[in-house]
Amino acid sequence: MSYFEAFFDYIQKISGKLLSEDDEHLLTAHFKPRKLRKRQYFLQEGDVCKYIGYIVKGSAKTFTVDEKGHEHILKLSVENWWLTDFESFYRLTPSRFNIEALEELEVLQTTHAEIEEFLKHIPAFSAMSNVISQNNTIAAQKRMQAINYSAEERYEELVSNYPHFLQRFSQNMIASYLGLSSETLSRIKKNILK
Amino acid sequence: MSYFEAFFDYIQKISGKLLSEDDEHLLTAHFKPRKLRKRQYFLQEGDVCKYIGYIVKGSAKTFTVDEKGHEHILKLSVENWWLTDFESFYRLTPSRFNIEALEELEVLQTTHAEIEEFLKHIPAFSAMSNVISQNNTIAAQKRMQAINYSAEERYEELVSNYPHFLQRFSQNMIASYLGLSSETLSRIKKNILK
DNA sequence: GTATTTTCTTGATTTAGCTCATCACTTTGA
DNA sequence: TCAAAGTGATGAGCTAAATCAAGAAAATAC
Repeated sequence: MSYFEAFFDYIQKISGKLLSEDDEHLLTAHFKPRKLRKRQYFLQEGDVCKYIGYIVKGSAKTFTVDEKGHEHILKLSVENWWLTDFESFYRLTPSRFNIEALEELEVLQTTHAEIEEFLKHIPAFSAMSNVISQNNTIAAQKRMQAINYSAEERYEELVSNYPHFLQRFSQNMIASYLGLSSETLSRIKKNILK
Repeated sequence: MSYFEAFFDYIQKISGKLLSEDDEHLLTAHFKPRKLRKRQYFLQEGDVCKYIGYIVKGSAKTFTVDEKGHEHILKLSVENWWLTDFESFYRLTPSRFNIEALEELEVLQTTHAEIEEFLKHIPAFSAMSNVISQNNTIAAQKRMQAINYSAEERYEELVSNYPHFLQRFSQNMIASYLGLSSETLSRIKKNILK
């Protein structure tokens, strides 16, 4: 299946609506395939995030670097997710985040202006956007609860929500994503096995 | 100004679009004013959150209670904010949250089915919904970073983002919202004054 | 207007999770 | 191919924040 076929399927599945031939042509004309090698940046801190990418293949991390030079991962993204810093993308402000490919990464990307067009002219696209917004809002509400969770609870939450992350990402990445030191995560796993 | 005038202003301001007379009639017909006294519940854990409310006056807390009986505040809501558990509201699942009035609370409330109608028929409403989704996504992205913040950093973040919260809510509420014990918050404030 | 509940402060103690350090094991790359 | 980098485990010690306890101050209720 080509890049676009999978993308079209995704839109139709999420939105519950069909894409017309015209819709598909419009999307094909304005979403550009882009490949990044492992460790290449999709976005660098300080830049405005001009693009939003639909991940066809591969994975990426969104992270900040603190004064001590430590990395903090905010988001781990895989196939069929959207890749961007929403704040920078919507508001055209310089981003505080970095987005880096963790594996060979293939995305279909476009700009904010074009997204606005799709929303106006493609009903399935706009329905998809609403569904994703809902999902985002719900996910945010959930992750917010993590503030009060212990290290172990955060890990178990991850195991039940995103079990495939464990196969896909190194323990260091997972620890950073959970806001834990990698030593602590190592001990937690040992503890759970007992 | 009546309940509804302020509400209409809000919609027009956020969406950047005008409401027609018909729009206003539709909204007036389907948003019901509701008053809650201090400590009354807008939503109780285990119930499906049937309503979404626009806060005209007053404030509320959204919280969970853990096994030890401790309260954890997830959200503090004031005038011109929307009050609901989005997960329960959108998905019609029993809520894990409680929402309780902290002051005499006046809302304009409606149901999911009616919101769908407004989204379909009132362009300003649907534009507003998109803007709010964007804001939500951005706010969630920001609050997510708090995982790696120290107690003091979380507090300072709050001071700069929501300074009015400090006047409005007790220190206990603020502490719970930040995921800190109230003793810790007390010490932090003392520390900062020096 | 006084009793009662709630809020805030401060001290002493405990603890979860971080930091630092070391070692073994695996993967990557020139 | 073998050096370098990355990954994961484990121990020792440290520290930020929680818990427990008690009293002062403020707000609320009768």
